Amino acid sequence: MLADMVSVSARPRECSIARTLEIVGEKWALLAVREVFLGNGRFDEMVRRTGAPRDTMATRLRALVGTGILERRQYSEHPARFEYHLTEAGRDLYPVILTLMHWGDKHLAGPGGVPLVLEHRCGHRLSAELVCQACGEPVVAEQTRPVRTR
Amino acid sequence: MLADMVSVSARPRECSIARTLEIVGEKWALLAVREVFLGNGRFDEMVRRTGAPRDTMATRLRALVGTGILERRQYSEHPARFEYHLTEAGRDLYPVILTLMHWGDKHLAGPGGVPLVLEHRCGHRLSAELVCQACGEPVVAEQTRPVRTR
DNA sequence: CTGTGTTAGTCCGGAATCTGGACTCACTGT
DNA sequence: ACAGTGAGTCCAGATTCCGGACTAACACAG
Repeated sequence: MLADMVSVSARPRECSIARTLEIVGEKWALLAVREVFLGNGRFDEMVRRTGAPRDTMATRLRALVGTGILERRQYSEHPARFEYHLTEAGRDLYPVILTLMHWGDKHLAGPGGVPLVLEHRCGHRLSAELVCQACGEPVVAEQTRPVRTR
Repeated sequence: MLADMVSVSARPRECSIARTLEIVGEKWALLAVREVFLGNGRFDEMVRRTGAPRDTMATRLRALVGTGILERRQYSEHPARFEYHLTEAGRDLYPVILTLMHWGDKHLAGPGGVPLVLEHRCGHRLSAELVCQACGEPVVAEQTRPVRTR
């Protein structure tokens, strides 16, 4: 009868981070998405450029289509051929991909510099930064705090 | 003898995203980091609030310490007790965590609204956005392109 | 000093997943 | 007729994951 009291605050948080990771929190899933961002929507090419086992890639792609991040479109009728495209939700993952890349560039760059440079349409080399929409200041952990709701 | 020609462009990309995911590209690892950001550095608490198997959490924490994302500090001598803290590199993961959370808030919010609201020190509810450091414009995938280096 | 808690793990065995490689099927282009 | 491509599937062995039980070392209550 005490079980409930004991388990108060004992269960995992409800959390958007956890929920998101449930869907894309796996190397091959995110690398598949990276490939599509880079313009590679074909199965074989994705396997080649990511290094994922074909089997695993097939499974991940099915899941990503299932959760509405990718869309599988036929681009050739007779030899039936397909290509994966980003949905709206998929495109929204760009910031995730970029922040991961940024972290890797900073903390894991090899001797040859960063592996991939992106250019923004403004003409500069892209270096993206997370800012508060309200005040425009860069966001750092120490300057935010959780708000109690319930 | 043709093997080399055939394999040209056939190997996985070198990529900061892939490298980063090699380290934090796993649910429990990132959720452990989330907990530390939220001020929870104790093992038991982390297990409780993430829902990870204790075993797995122990393994992840070892790895995160090994790669320099967390630091294990003793906070009590006699009953030897430890707490995990973020290193500089760990703190740099904040944007990754935030963009994941933002995506989840937008695409997976339940009926009760988003599970966790953060407040920026500017007083507003935090809604973070990725902008180009050069021009200040929000970054969208279509407005960036890879630059050929090698 | 006995019993109950707390913290930080470890140990275990079965279940689920991952992996690389071979294989398929339906074409196409030479 | 033969090699090639694209999109997978199948397989068996290796690896990881998972939940639950267990340990050790103390603190505090009664």
